[in-house]
Amino acid sequence: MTREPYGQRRDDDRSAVRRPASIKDVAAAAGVSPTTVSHVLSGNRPVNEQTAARVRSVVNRLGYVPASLARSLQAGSTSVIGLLIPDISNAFFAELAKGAEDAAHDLGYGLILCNTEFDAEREDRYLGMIRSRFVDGMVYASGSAPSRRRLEALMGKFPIALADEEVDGLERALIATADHEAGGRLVGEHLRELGHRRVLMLTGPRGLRSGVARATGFVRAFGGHVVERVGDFKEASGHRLVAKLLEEGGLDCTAVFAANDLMAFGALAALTEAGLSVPGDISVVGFDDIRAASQINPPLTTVHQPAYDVGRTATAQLLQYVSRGEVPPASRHTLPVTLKVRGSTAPAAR
Amino acid sequence: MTREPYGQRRDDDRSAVRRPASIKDVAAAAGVSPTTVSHVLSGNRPVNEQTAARVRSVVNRLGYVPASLARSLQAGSTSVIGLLIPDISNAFFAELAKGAEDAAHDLGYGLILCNTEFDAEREDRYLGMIRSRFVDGMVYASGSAPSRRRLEALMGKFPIALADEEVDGLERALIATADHEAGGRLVGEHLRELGHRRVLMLTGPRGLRSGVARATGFVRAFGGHVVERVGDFKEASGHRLVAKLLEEGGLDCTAVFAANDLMAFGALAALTEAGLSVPGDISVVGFDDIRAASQINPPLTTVHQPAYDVGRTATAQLLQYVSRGEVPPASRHTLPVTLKVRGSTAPAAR
DNA sequence: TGGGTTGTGCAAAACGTTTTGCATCCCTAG
DNA sequence: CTAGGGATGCAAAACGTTTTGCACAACCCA
Repeated sequence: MTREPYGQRRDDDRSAVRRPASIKDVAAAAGVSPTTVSHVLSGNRPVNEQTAARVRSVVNRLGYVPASLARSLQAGSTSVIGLLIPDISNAFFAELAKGAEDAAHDLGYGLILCNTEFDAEREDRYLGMIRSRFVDGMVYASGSAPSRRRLEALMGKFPIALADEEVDGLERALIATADHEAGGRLVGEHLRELGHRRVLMLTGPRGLRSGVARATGFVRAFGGHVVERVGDFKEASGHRLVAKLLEEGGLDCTAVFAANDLMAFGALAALTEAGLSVPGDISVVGFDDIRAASQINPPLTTVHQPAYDVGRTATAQLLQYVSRGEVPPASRHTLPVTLKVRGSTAPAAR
Repeated sequence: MTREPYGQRRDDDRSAVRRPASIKDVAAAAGVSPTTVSHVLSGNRPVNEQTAARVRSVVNRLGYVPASLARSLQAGSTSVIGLLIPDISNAFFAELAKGAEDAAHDLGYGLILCNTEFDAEREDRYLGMIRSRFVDGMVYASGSAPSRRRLEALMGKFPIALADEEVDGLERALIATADHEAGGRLVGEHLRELGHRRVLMLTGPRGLRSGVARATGFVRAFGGHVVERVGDFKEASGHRLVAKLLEEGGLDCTAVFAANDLMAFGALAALTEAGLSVPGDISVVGFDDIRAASQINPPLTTVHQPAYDVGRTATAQLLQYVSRGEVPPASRHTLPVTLKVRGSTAPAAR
């Protein structure tokens, strides 16, 4: 009494939940070995056309789809990468994510969205995905200081690309970033030329090299007095910081430079709520140039960052590395920024 | 001559690329079996504390992290789901995505971003991820008509939840959606009360049940004459459709109802460029209430949708299903919408 | 003394692929 | 008649886990 070599079931077939067809099931039904099925489907080796046709018909009949998990395990890679960003509802990161997703899709990769809210625990968990090799690589676009340290420890061992961020003292880094320093400089020059001498600078969380670059460029080009307050890139924090200064009567500045457009919006709102006119009494400048910046009233003067390109470039670089196994030389793409002068800036009041 | 039972390398160790440590390497170094290592790490069975300590120390020394792929293969699930949306740079979907990501994170799931641009090929590829079981489930938030048909074929076999979408004739569906029909009705009533009798309705791509619901609700409540044009939910299409009608001199309407805010923005721009005043000459209404809607000039009258909650609810429902293996009864959450009356609507001109 | 229980750890199967080496058959050229 | 070789397809190993059944020792209670 012979037993079928493949596809035998251990329990009988009346089980309620049907296990999806495996390559063994196909092989058994077509009367061939799993090897042959694999070859038919992958084209890796020639198979007799008649046999192949039979296999294909069984594949269709059974609705067989190869389990990508098993395939990935065998191949040693998953064709998925992660994108770590703080806030997908920030239009800047949404645009960046779109660029990343496009680049990933072009090379047949999936993209896992790692939205962290600057939460260290959350960042850690997502960074763990690369250590457990569930993702082939990671595009890192800004996180909190602690995760930054973990990141730097990882960068030597795993494929990681930085989008719109920098890192100190690492030679072999893949970086695509807008020219933040130039952006800061442009704003500094603009405000100086308008006669401003004291500005309030709203920064993002500490520990972000991109933020440092913006501030450096700005301070250097501006030359006047700079009051600094630390926010978190959200609209609410811009509002809160400005409102607080206003209450305390300590806003003796003629301009506000926010680290991103969202905080600029918040600042703008706080100022108008306090009865101040923008740009009549005080000027406001943002950073990013998200869509709403040109639609708000008054239209916001801001630095345009090519968010889509930053995301796309960083991802493309990463994938060139992981997909072809190439180790690129330390590579940095610095994308140009431009100053969009709109209605929220004017010559200094006095 | 004895051979070590575990961890022997086939080629010598001077190979340039170091393979990450596996559970066998740990076992060999600690002088135990892989089984024991697994038990130490998972806590699935008690292990002698002394042995356990030794294993843990080796784990640290080798920097061992379990390969999630192998784990998933064995477990039969990946703890990852997909989110299929047309455009992440649309603030509505970004907000929805954020809700989905939050819900996924809460239950320890990862989220793959499937941004389709309504591109059928792209949708198909992403839908394939569920058939190959790379994702445990899918949250589907609107796609093109062809992918919709594929989706419906899939819904019986795989865990899929609909976010802000509907489906006909399917009992066992997981749905979380805003009340589109009520939204359309609110707009219809609002415009009727303002005395409008002819409105231009800019719809999204055909085949979206949510769009049909909006239109139905609107037409029924409005009662006047409705001119319909089909757009694609992008700002440019709103602009193009209105501009074209304007050129042809065929815009004999006193109001425009756009299927989403982005198209309303486009319409607004086209109207002002043509020298028309909003809402003086013509009123404009949107749908979604994305952040920019209240910031634009004039502030847009629109229907507020709880995008975050829609994403979060749909995802939570799906995960309750896939994570606990529970099969919920057909379940539909309809989330309330509200009309935000702002500055872009006024009584009909004549 | 003998049967049962508890503690401890290992072997082997299973998850579902791809890949490599080999066996068989048949044909052709020398 | 035989050596060589293409065509075809299979067996088995490998990827890295978790889980189940079992073995062995030590202990306890009757």
